[in-house]
Amino acid sequence: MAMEADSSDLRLRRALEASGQRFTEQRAAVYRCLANTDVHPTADEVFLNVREGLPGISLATVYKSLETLVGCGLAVKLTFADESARYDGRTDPHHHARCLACGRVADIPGEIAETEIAALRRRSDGFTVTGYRLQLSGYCSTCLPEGGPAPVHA
Amino acid sequence: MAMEADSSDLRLRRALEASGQRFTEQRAAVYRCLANTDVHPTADEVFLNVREGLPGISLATVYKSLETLVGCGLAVKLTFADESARYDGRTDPHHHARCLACGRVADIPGEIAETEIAALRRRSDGFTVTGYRLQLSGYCSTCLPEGGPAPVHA
DNA sequence: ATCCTTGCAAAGCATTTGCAGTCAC
DNA sequence: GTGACTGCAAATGCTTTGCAAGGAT
Repeated sequence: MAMEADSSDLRLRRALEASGQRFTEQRAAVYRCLANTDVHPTADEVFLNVREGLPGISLATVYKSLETLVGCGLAVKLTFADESARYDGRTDPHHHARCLACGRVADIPGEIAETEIAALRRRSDGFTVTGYRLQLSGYCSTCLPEGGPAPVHA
Repeated sequence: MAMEADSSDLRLRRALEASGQRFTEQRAAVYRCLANTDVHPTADEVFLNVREGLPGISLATVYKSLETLVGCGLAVKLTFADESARYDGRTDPHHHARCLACGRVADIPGEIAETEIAALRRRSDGFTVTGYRLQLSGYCSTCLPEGGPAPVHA
């Protein structure tokens, strides 16, 4: 939604140049794929999607490109128990909510209140906190009927 | 620390019986290993540790036992990007802080304030939140000197 | 006696790697 | 022209599985 190829290509080009790496159509296609979706695809899903416009691309290249994007800060790698890694091209602060029934990952906007973070820092005796990640679990509206109650610390 | 074998064995026995499973020395050894440490070991680390007292145990059995414990609610499986799964035998509410330098995972006591969770629920349009998991990242006291600044959303 | 568990070895899967050819700069 | 990148295929490493023997209830 609402991100033309030109815009994401330019952002990618800048990020790559900043770290001495080259702009390639494979990397551009992978980044465009991430930037245009909110489904948090797996590497394989990115591969299948990108291959439609770039039939020759290999899965290994998709993996390498995703890792490059993560290195540039243009994507985040998400891991949930048992599943294969998923990638997120959004860079604004938000959390992730994973449906225990269908596995889909939804974005939840916002950050944890600064006071809360401060309290955590205070409790984290000796550990210097530089970042955090909050993963919610539960049931999406589609799956709610089937899902029963679940433990609080999923 | 401070948990005799008898105590953890009993707890395990009860949890297993409650779900119609059998108490075995392999499962007991695995659970004792988790209950007596705060290092959040990988399956392989549990295997190496348990093997000292139970030389015949196999890695596959350790994996199966860990999964059984998770199923009983006596352990939690933790996954961090790129690393193999780690297991946590603590059942009281707490968060995890992973050192970006050495990979160690420390426990941070406490929960997120209920008001904060409520705010998240409000924002999670259509999604029914049943649980959450907070992972902090940063540098432990041992590694701090080597670690530089890091992005806020690690 | 029943049928759940174990241990072994093999299989499975996601991800990574080595390398020759190709391409961006 | 040069060094980085790609595509292929093989390799890696964690985890799971099938099955016969062993063990808990």
